[in-house]
Amino acid sequence: MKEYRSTKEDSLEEFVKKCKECGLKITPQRISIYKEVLNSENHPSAEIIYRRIKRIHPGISFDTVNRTLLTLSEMGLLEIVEGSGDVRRFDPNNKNHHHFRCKKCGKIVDFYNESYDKLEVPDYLKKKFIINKVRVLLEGICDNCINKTQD
Amino acid sequence: MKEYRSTKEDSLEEFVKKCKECGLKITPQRISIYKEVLNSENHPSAEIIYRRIKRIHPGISFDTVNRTLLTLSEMGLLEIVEGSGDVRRFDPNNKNHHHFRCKKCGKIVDFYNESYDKLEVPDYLKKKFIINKVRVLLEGICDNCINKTQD
DNA sequence: TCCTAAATAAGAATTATTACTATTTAGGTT
DNA sequence: AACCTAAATAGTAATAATTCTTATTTAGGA
Repeated sequence: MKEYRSTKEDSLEEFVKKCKECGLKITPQRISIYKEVLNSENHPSAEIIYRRIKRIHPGISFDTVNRTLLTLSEMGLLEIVEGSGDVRRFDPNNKNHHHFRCKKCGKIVDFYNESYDKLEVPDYLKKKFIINKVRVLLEGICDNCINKTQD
Repeated sequence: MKEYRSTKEDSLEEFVKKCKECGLKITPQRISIYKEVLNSENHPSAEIIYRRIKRIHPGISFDTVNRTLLTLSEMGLLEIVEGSGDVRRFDPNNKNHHHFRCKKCGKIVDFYNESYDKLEVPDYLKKKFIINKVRVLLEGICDNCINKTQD
């Protein structure tokens, strides 16, 4: 079986398809933003993406970037990271994964764990709510911050 | 075994003790804020707490409320809810629990699940990071929003 | 090619959060 | 009980983040 969204080409195809499904127009800005965020390793904020996109579209407005990112997340093409009241950050990782979050520096680290992936949702919750996502969130102090504290 | 922080009286005692441990002064404002947030059912923002506290301390500033809430969370007496780039919200629930979050309205619902409580953290993460908290985060649409959509 | 609703740019407005500073106060000391 | 001092607070001001407004442009269907 072909892996879901395995290459950038597949990715773009899928994007175009998804836009049409949703009745959204395919604009150069959207394509650039989509590609940029999908290639981001660490969970970028709208501001970060904005600065990168400006190199391609110098006249683009922050609002367009931000709005597009929100649109993409509504389309299910990326997710909003569960933060803690800091700036909103986006998660382009479409593989099933989980998060570690550093309390000190706010860094979010993706990790993979099969047993976490298999977690069952309690029946009474399934009945009451529509559940789209199950994610384990670890919180603590990252390696960098541990070392810093020792100084 | 006596349950940890089971009553309001215990709670206040513990608060005073904890403040002293941390070298923090016990002020009427702090006590009020602490009590207020601990009695909050649904995860309040600083703004919400501020409005409630004003009924007791009409002259209190927002900054004091916000700063105090952040202090309390640093002391480990409450937690910051993992949101999605919206306003910072606080979680006074000190029992081991997990969260469901509604994508539409942003509501956070606490729930309890023993098997989730027992989740093991992978060794390689334990070695690299200090892990303080393991929480399962479910995401989807809540009952209210499901009904609204049907209109 | 034309048309129209959707999308964008630009900047204003709003909202959330943090910083600054003069004043007050908790709590230790005498 | 009065005094002292560092910490905490009130009252803004400043900053940062996010959303809104409006005139203009454009994607994509007719």
